[in-house]
Amino acid sequence: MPSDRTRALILDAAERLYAERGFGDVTLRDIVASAGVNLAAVNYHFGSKDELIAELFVTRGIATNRERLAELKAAELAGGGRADVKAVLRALVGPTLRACLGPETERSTASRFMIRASIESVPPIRRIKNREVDHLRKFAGALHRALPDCDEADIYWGLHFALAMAHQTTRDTERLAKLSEGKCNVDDVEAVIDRIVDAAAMTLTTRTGASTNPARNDAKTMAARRTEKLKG
Amino acid sequence: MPSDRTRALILDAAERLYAERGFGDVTLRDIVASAGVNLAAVNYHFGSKDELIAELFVTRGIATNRERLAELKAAELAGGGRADVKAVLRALVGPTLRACLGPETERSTASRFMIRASIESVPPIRRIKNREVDHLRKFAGALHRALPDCDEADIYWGLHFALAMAHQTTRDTERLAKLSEGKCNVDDVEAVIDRIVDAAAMTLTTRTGASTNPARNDAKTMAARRTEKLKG
DNA sequence: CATAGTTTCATACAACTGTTTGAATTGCAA
DNA sequence: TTGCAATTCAAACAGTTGTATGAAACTATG
Repeated sequence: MPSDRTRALILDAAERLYAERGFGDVTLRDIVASAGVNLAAVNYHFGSKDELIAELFVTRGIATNRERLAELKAAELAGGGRADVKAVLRALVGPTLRACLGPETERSTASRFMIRASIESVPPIRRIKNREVDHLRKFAGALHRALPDCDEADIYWGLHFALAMAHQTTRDTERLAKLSEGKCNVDDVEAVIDRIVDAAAMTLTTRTGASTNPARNDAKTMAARRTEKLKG
Repeated sequence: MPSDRTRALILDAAERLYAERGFGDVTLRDIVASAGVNLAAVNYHFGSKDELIAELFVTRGIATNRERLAELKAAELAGGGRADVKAVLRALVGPTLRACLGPETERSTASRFMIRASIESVPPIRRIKNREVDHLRKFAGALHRALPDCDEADIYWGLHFALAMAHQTTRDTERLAKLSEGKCNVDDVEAVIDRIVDAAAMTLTTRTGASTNPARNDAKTMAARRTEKLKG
């Protein structure tokens, strides 16, 4: 009967430190010091540093995915089996944004850890990450049901853009705040979610012909083209 | 008269290795081996590893910014002193996307290095990065001139989203390709640029009331809210 | 050629990394 | 209690890191 106390202490400390400082700057000695356990405990309980990181990533990843899927299911239920575009996108980006933005005190360490994990591509995580696409495919399916006439590639692009905006917003709040001198309020999380959902939904619902290159031969673009040639 | 040859060899090798593998995985010994110079040369020519990275980042950053500004200037010239929204956005995201995507052989090491630098936040770079906002402010200004009636915060959000989509697209081509099973073609760079520019322009030009939270109390959202409460 | 300054080089250094070891301690069943 | 396994611990290990040293090689000037 293994006593999981030390194990849990290590997991908690590791998650917190990684979330705060990133993988590159945190050593096993930092973790065990913060957890108040012996250095050898990590290798005893997890085998190696990489296995510790992997366990952390798997556990927290499953939790995040469950949240997103629950929100998707709820939206589909409320819509009689079919959720509309914005509801799907909201289920996709909402949980992470809510956990990473908002009042400092309420931010979940788990989500900030996941953001770190998706930024810094450390080997043990890279190996696991491939499963993510299976999870995203469910949202692609839901979007396809909401937009039966939409081109499949456009749906993936919309998904990609939604994640891109959400991701960048969680990890680069600072630049946006500095650039806008505080005019962009990131504390109203639901408003931020609305912005991102609306923007992504627009790329999906508005026919602009972007996928077939419409307005790329106007004067301005050609001028830009010429400029671009110069640098080569 | 200092011979800059060794210096240049080091810079080139470092840029290439950092672009390929990231900062965490590249040691000074990797760099000097790849450059074919002695280990001590780095400290002799640059003082320290951090100063080498900083020099690389400053040099390449200036180059990228110059490209973007040239494209912006050209667009403004062609528009009689005022570039339209899409032209501004294209000047912002075009250079980086063209350099990072497209045929493997043409991708510039410099741009991939800059992407790395913006992903992995290593101390010497973090210190310099603040200057970036001054550069972005010029594009915010151009957008403001193109959209005099647009809310200032909306402009910053649009800029933020454009950079987010461009950034994520350059660094996570793999997931998009895997998710879409090749249906999203990233090789047609200009088409990708169009997509991103169109999407970002839409958030700027389409009045949706997103900034004031319109449709957040419909049935679906409330259901999602309930779900979200459960996790707490 | 000689000499002074610059640049290269092999080598050593100290600090830090993840991991291992073997003894000490603990918890619990017989 | 005794005995045994699970767990903790201090210490050491082997490897890697960035940096420093002092001698050697080079370059150009007088």
